Amino acid sequence: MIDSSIKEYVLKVYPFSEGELLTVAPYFHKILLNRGTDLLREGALCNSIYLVESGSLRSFYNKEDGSDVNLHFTFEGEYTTSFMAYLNREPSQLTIQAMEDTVVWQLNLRNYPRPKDSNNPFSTYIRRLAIRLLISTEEHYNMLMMNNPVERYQYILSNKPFLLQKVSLGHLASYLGITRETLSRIRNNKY
Amino acid sequence: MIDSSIKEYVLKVYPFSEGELLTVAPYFHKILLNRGTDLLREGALCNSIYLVESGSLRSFYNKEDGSDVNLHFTFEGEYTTSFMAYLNREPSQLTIQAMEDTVVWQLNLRNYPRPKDSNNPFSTYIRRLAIRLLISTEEHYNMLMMNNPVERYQYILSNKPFLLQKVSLGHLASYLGITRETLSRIRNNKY
DNA sequence: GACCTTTTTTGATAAATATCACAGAGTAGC
DNA sequence: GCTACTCTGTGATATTTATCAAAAAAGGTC
Repeated sequence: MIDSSIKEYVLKVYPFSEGELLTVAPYFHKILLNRGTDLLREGALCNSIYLVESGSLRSFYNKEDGSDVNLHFTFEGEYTTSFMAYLNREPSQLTIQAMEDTVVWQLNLRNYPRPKDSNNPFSTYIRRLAIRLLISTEEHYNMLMMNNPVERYQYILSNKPFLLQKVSLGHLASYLGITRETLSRIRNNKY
Repeated sequence: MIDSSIKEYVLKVYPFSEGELLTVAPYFHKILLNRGTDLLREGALCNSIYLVESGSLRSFYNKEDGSDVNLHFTFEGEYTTSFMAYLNREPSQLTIQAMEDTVVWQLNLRNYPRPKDSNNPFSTYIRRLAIRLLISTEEHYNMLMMNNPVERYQYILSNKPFLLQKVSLGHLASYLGITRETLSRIRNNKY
């Protein structure tokens, strides 16, 4: 069953009819996560896309020195997965973790037989999701490549100001490819 | 007509039958490029994927200070495009340019009616290509994020040594997110 | 082979950012 | 409201890498 709580987020990606929604419902499973719980762990296989109903997730790589690098944050109404791990069917390099108590819907893509005609609504929905996720990662990386730390912070201010409210400075720093200290100084106009 | 020169590269991605190859042939157009010619220019729309028969291409972003940043190199038997520009149907941020005299095959994806059933061989071929391209960009960016300049050079030595033969130090440097001078010093063990 | 152009190397210096150490704020639990 | 814990801010310093300038090497052309 697709809750009214997430219906809006599903329809925003693909305008399913009421009848189609019923067909698609079995693909969705609700998961409750406590703060700090891993939804996908580095090294695990990834067969799902996740939709956040409430709360928030972060996706990060572990570096050899023990620190982690945030690649992506996912909030209410947004989707995430490790697309590389999913497509290559190889262990995920990414960990996806709840930043607070979070409700997610899992779209388990391999438990169900793939429809023959991939122009059906569900397949198109999944393809659109995949495209959104891949493009947003690529845009983020492009932004990092094209800008210095101060410009990256200004980019967040202009384009994703909600991140400043929702994410700790430490998490935001690695997302921007800099240290906590540097971001703190940028934020307080020390540069 | 699909030349025997590229047939191998097409079949490597999808095992078309001889009959299917005939169906698919009209999607391919041969283009000859002189060294330095732009195949796709920043600001242009992008409706194609390109397959290199011989020669080589580089894909780069122009930075505001006039320098450019190489994102990708494409050699014989490989494919490239600006996937973001193609999917979003927006002007390309990327320029794709011939590094030497180059023969490419253009797969113009919008000049032909989309088959209804996207599980047909050609659609699957295109989807597989898209996935390859997106993943290779993501892997490259991940590599840059996870490694310092010396490690990035060692990564190339271990994983893409042919780049050292085929690409100038200057082009390789921006691909690795560093300056020519730094790459030269790394290569000569000054770090 | 001489000449011109481009690429690579090297040294000196400057700039940016990280690292380290610690103080101060904020927050959660009791 | 106190305590412990985590997060943020600041200064001092170190490190990394860029920048600038110029020489050396390599490649192309006639």
